[in-house]
Amino acid sequence: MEKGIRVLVIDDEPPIRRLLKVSLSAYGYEIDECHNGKDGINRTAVFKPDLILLDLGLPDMDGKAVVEIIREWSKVPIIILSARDQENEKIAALDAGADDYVTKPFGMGELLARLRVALRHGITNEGSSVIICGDLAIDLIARSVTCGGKEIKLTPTEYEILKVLAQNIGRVLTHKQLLKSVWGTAYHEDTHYIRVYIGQLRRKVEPNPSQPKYIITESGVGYRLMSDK
Amino acid sequence: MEKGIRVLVIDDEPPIRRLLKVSLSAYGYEIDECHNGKDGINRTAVFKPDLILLDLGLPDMDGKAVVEIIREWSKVPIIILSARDQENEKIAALDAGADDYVTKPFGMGELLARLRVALRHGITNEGSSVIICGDLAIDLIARSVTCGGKEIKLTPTEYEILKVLAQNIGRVLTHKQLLKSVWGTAYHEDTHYIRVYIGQLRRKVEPNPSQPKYIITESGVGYRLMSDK
DNA sequence: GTCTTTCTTGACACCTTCTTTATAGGAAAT
DNA sequence: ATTTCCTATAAAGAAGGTGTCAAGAAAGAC
Repeated sequence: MEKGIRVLVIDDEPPIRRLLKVSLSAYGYEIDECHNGKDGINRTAVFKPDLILLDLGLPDMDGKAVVEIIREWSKVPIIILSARDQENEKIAALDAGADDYVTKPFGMGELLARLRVALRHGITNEGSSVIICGDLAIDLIARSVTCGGKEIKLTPTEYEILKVLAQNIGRVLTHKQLLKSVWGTAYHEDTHYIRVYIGQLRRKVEPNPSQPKYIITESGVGYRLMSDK
Repeated sequence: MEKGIRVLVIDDEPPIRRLLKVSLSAYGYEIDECHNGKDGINRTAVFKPDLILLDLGLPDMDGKAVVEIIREWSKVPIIILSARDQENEKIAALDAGADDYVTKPFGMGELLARLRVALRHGITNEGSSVIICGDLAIDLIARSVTCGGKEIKLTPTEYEILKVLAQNIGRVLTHKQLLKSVWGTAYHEDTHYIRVYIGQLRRKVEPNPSQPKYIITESGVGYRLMSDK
């Protein structure tokens, strides 16, 4: 069935992890595991899963906090697994940005169905392969960028930044979102990277780099690729 | 809170319909009702709801079939309400295209939270959630503000204020509410901040800043964004 | 190993935004 | 008319964010 879909399991109880690993693997999902919230957040940035199964009862931090931190930069679907059935817990987790809340003990069939629902939502967010923006054309499959038909050579990092901007064309991306989606690791709180690379990108892509028309600065927030209507 | 969001309730039991109508209306949702599947499908096409609450135990047709038929042409979020708790029912409904499955009896708080989750998905899939106010358009996802189609550049604080006003369009926001939602903890008892920023906003947004038509002063209380209806 | 490309880091000038102070206007009450 | 309270606008210094250059480190190609 589904193949190569990456699921990150964040749970401190080994038996649950084993159960999920066995069951999900049998359906062709690729599984990664974490035992606590901090690791889970880091793995989310590095492993870039298509979906997260998150236990609320983690040893090191509140599950709701985990959701909130991940939501600062990622829209990956998050399904909460929890033994707690209190309504206010559910409301808090869902409003923090979780996509579903399943109470333990759960039927594996239902969990799989809810997983498919969550993945369905994720898929519809993906756009087409070539993104046009004025004279710029970014081909995500060919991994090529052209400006007025002429090929532009970009380094891996430059391309990665432009790709994320293009996938969110017209929308502001915060520094955090850019850092996480390009460098992955949670260590960098430093927005200096971005400034350097945005500068390089502009020199390659903009007709007049000192007055950018494509890559726009939103001071104090982030950057965005202009959509030309 | 939320405003003008249209919810279609498809359920044959009058007490449940009444409960939902009262509860959801209290939260500002606009409700439409149907007693059976066939009407429900027709109303979906005509009323164009932002979300559907669908009971599985309808007299005229199977709930799963209703979902499948609606899914042939619409992506509107569908939340199933059902007294039946069998796993295979849930799996069938979710795989047919439903977005969530809530078992009766349900907590109204949880239902509202799941409703917000479903609406969140709807919004992000459409690509924008724009609040319109006369010539003004505030796009909360793109984080952009346009006036008569022209982009307006706002600083983070200015945008934050306009966002809160827009999210409560038509309603008066007190100085305290504004201070708290923009500067966080109400350490500042000083309403002077707001005056300065409202002034700047008006200069950027109003055709005639000295006689504002969008951002209205409610002397002694606060400010509000005019809703033009 | 050497060469080349790319990544990381620091320094510094410059620009935007925030905060604060100052001043004036208007409406209601006395 | 005067006082008082609330509001509107300008402007300037402080704080913090941004653009650029450049040099050394790391990684990859040959």
